[in-house]
Amino acid sequence: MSASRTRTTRRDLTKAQNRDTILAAARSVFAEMGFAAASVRDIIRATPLASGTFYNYFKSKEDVYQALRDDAALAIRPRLREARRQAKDAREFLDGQFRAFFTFALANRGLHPASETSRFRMDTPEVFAGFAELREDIEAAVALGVLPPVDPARLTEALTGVGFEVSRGLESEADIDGAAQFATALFLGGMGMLAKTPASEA
Amino acid sequence: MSASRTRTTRRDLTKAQNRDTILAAARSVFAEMGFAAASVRDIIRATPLASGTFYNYFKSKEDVYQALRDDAALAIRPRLREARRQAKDAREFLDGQFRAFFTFALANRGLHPASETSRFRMDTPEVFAGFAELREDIEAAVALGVLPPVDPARLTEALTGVGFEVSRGLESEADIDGAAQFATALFLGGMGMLAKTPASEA
Amino acid sequence: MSASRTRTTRRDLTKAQNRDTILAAARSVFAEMGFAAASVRDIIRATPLASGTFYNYFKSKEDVYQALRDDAALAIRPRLREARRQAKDAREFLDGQFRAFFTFALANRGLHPASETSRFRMDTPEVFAGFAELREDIEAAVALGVLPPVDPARLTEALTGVGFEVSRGLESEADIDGAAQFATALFLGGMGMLAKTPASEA
Amino acid sequence: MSASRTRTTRRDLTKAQNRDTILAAARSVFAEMGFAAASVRDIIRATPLASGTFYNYFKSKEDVYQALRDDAALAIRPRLREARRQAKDAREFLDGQFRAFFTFALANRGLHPASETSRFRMDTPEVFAGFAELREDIEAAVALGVLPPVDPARLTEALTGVGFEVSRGLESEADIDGAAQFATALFLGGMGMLAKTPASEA
DNA sequence: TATGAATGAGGCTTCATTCAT
DNA sequence: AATGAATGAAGCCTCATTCAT
Repeated sequence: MSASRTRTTRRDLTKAQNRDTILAAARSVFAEMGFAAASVRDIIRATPLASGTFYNYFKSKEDVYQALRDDAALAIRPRLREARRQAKDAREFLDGQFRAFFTFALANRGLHPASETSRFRMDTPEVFAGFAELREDIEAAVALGVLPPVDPARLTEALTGVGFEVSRGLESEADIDGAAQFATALFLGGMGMLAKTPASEA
Repeated sequence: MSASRTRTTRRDLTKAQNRDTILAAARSVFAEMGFAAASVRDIIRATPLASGTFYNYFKSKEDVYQALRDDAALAIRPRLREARRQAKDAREFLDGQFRAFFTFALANRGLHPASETSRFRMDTPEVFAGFAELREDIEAAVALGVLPPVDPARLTEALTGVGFEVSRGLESEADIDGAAQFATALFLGGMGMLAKTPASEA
Repeated sequence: MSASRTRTTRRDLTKAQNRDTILAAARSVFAEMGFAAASVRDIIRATPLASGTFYNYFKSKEDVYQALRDDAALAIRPRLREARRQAKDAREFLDGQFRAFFTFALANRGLHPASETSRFRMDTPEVFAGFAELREDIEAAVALGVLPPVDPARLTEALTGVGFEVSRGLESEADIDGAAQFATALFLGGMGMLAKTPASEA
Repeated sequence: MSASRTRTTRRDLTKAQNRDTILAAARSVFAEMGFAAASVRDIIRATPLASGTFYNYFKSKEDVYQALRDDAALAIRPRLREARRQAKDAREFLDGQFRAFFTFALANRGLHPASETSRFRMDTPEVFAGFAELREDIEAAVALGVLPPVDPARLTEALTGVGFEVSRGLESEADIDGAAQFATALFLGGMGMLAKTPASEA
């Protein structure tokens, strides 16, 4: 039967390849129609695989999405960490973070459709750990005097918010420089001001 | 029909009342199970109305959600506008904006379940217009010298990002003061720094 | 569209009619392929109704089956009860029960396929209540002296077992008489013997 | 391959062992979730074997079930036969049959979950042959005068029905005695009565 | 023979939506 | 305008089974 030949072709894909195939399909489906509108079916259809195969690798749409986010979080974290490690002063700290984040965000456009970019986020342990890590490093930097004394929780929120929102406006790699400088200057000046007007005085 | 008498009770609800009934139900359903998981059925079930009635007022789940967002955008915009109008300097401008936004955000908690708060946003013309309005006012404020010369698009993004992200961390009204002061100081100092290192130099 | 005309036809069926349509289809599907092999799909397919309509009336295959059994139990119980009420002695009691049961069983052939007849039973509260009722009446009959003193629980089991198993061999109404006489004589003589050799002597 | 060594462990199981492994797993799965709800997957999962291996031994769930029933039928038949052979009169005949059957039934509890015990039966050639054998022996016993002249087909049905139904009520070995005496007395007396009122008179 | 990933049919169920009343 | 039963597409997922290794 002709079917047997086709089947063979698919079998040739290794397990890891199939998982990647699904992840890639999911990424593009989410990008095209958004997470909420996408269905497992849509993802499978964007794949040469059979419907049942999806369930050999993921439990649900949420599960693939999580894997995608975790992959992203796993990929960006070392870069952010590295940037923080090399920073010798506040400017380098901030500039390194934003530059790394913007570069990554631009490269990973497509996890969300334009209308939804960064408007939907699913926090997974990995993503959450990424934020926690940033916050801890901020605390350490404040303790070391690399950063002026500011509330680490709020600063993390502010950095995150600016990072995500400004990254949405990026159009090409050429924009990264300006965006990083903008955000860096904003926080550099901002932290200076915050250091002078501690919450306790308010 | 003997049933007509019972039905009268429901008929008593005016058109506007039915619309509000559905909106309220949708708000609470979205809050309880999240936008993605919620269905039109769920919304109807949270209502004394019949399924068909839903379609007299809204076209789909997205449609109600949009109406909800627009109502919110419509409600917050005058407050933000008013705060901007009364501002005599940059500090008042910023503090007014953040205070108004945080107050509103806290009061409108519940459009999303805790796990999803502000993680999903659907931009509607109304919401979009709100951002545009803010940006225009920033441009005007820069022109008038109320704000230092900064890129209005980026500043809008940064304000939005900080506004949304910090608002997520608010737990009670008591937090609003500190959060507003933090954000205000951040941007006050930040803009000062930005004014000294204009994008053109980069 | 031609579709609208067809739809109208289906709408004409009243709620009760649809329920009955489904029950009838389920009965014949279970009869043809057995409960285990039958699927909700099979039942729907044996119907002019849409798949979703099934779920307006029943929750699952088990649910329809239960309804079928309950209908049967509900239908047979009054007849058995009536037969017990009219019995003036043990022979009438037994003969009445078996005759009513065999008549009913023959008429309700088809709830199971031949290969499975009476080999699969799903006890529902109704069915269970039917057995309990029989047992209580046996206790009462023993107390009144209509039946000799025998263990009511075991007698109920034995009657049930003989009733079901013998009913499986019935081929036509003409067999009912002989089967009822056989079973009646068996228990009449059996109870006489049991009365003489109570369990306590064993 | 490095995997081959691990595999060896499984390979050590002989063909017969694998078959038994599957049968045992099937027995416990059927007991836990019932025949209808159980799937081949469930059976495999209760095994250290791979899914494909199942098909080296059985064709389907029905097939294993049949094997289980046949094993049971094969196991019980010699005991029933032996009991019949040793019987010198009707009482011994009946008592031997019931005692053997109840003992076996109690020991083999677990082919079905409590809620389904003996409520589902699948007749296989082996099981069927068992009934036929009983009937033939009854005919022979009637011919020899060991049993009074009764319709062998009906008597077989009645014995079977009482056997199965009463066995369902057994809770421990201690119950076997009483149950066997009850059933024996029932049929002893019953056959006496039947002998006096032959079907021909009816 | 044993393995277990891949397959895709098909089961179950919910859903948005229609439309006769 | 309101109702709610009917619809059937379509979602989710499991299953039996195959077959390359």
